[in-house]
Amino acid sequence: MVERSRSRRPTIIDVAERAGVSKSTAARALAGSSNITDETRERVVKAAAAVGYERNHLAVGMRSGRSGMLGLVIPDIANPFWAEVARGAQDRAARAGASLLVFSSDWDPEAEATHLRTLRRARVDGAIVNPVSDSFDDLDRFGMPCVFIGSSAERYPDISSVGSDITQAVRLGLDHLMSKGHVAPALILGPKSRLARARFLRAVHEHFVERDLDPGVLAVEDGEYTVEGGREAMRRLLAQPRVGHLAVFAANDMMALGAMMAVRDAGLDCPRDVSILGFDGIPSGEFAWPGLTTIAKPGRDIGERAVEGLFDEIEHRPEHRRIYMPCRLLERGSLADLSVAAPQRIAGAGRN
Amino acid sequence: MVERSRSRRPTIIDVAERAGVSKSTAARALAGSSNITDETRERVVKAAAAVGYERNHLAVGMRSGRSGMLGLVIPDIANPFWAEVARGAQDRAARAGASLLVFSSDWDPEAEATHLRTLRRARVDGAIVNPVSDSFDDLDRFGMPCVFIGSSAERYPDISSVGSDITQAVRLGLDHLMSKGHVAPALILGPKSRLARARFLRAVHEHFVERDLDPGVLAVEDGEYTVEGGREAMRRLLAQPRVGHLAVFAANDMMALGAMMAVRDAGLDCPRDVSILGFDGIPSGEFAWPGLTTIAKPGRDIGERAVEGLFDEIEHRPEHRRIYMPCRLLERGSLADLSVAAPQRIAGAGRN
DNA sequence: CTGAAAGCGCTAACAA
DNA sequence: TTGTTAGCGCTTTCAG
Repeated sequence: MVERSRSRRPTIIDVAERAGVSKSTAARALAGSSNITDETRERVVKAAAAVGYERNHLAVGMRSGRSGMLGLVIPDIANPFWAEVARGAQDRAARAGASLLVFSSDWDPEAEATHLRTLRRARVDGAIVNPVSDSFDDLDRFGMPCVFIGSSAERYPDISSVGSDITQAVRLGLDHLMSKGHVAPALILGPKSRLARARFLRAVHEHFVERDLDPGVLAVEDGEYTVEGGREAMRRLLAQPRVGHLAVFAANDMMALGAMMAVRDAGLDCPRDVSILGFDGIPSGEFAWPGLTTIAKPGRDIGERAVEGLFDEIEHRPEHRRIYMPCRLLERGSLADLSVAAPQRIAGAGRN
Repeated sequence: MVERSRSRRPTIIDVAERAGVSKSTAARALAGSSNITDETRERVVKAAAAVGYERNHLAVGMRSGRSGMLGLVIPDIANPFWAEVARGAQDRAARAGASLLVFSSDWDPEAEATHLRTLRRARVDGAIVNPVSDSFDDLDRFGMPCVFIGSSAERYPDISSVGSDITQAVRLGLDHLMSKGHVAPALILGPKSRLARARFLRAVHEHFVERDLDPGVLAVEDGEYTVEGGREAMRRLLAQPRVGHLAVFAANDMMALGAMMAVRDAGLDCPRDVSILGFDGIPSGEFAWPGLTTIAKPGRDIGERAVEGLFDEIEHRPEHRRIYMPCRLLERGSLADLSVAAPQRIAGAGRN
């Protein structure tokens, strides 16, 4: 059993005294230095265990200039995607013996600034940030090694970043839609101000152009990245005249779920009347009825890689400064298979 | 604009030199001490801004013995309930100028121990923990001010805790079920080893006894606190002979969602054939079809109160050491209303 | 192989 | 009101 004085946490001096050596010897023994008699080392280790010694990382940080802590600033830890990212980051950091200070910015630039200041004062070794604004130039505000998460990072070539491969994701989605016979899906996208929207749209266009199809025919509706945003966008889509089955590719699972609600509101059935493809891979999609078919972002991997990138940054190893993680298809039940039910449709659509 | 030497972060000495005072004067000025000429203070503040000074919290922590950091050890930050708790804790901590080190234990005692050790080494001022095990006696392993979250805390009168008020929650659920004409709901509960299960069951019994009903008639199935656990439990429930409508009260939303799947698997309809009431209030329940009616735990509030309790603990203010947060009903669509459709059922059931 | 001493940045006690 | 000094716990020279 460990003796634990109620009053004070044992320091290395307590260990040294108990082992009958100087504190520098004790430190060396505990650090696993080579210039130590095996016998001395053993005595020190035993003494440390006996007094319940635990190295004070604050003190270590002061001396070494490395606190062993990393910061994470994301929009909202209660959002399932960001929670996944946080989990990945946390696991990777813990594996390296580092700890993670987590903050939510709520997409508020002031909150972000406050949190970054707190991180700097805490002397974290670096920070992983999903920057609130797409259009800041005051990069000074970071003032520490940083890795960005998300598409806004694109504009800052000096800062390394990790994100999902939107191009690949969009292709995956579009190919899957086509394989099911949906050649001209409507798009439900985020607000025009968001860089991610432009990236998504660009990928769609490229994909169409490569196949000699005209992206101009695609219906597009915008909305906030929320359930309500998706619901309204779908409402507008359903109000438009159309023939036959409607397929929708939403830029975000929440919007896709909202779209699904709008379909139900309109007395229609998904996937019979309307097919919906999402993007994110949040767990809620699994329990929706029908299950939401979606392109899943590897949130956990993104978090892990961000931490790895941050370590590279901290150690001045400027390796791969721009990482795009591949997404994968999660097939559930929200897409009708027109290629089986009505093969003539495909041919017809192809001719357009 | 701030001058920022690329090499070294400015210390209080840089500020002092620039202001032409000693470092203690600079410190006093920055701390807002009273024994300072307004003129001096202003000079110091200006100098601090000019060099871009930011107080080193590691150093402050060393001197003061207070690191300004709190630890949070929960089963899984990627679980929506715990993410809510984390969010509440984080917000409350930030409001007090503290930061939060977040760790996930995955219900693994070893991982928990490792994380607690890390927190102790980081010299956090205290920790909020959802203890993995219900049956530990080595309370020493904490070795710092602690607040527990969850029911296992009940066994440790010396440690303050915050949790949801299961008794109130169960009453709320049972009353609601009864108001809809479901007098003898089947129960889907967690593993027998969990203290929370016993608490839940006890509350059900009390409620029944108070109303002169016999709790012995209630069917009970156990399972893991997962979707699959709930699905299997519901499968077993459906295999039992029964007359008329089946109502189920699940101890956890994931299980409730799994139960809903099992109902679908059996070719039955919720809520027409089976009514399901959940417990937790996770967002997925909103998108399920039908929407899951559930008793929502105030995750965010729990996190906030835990931090407040931890501050009390740290400052040796042993106020309210046991806090139970009230839950609320989230009515969605998973409960049939038998009281309207078939009032004779209620009378019949009441006679049993 | 081991010990003594310096210093990371800060604040508080003591002096002036 | 301000300056000087000590020391929080640790690691790392530099001597021995």
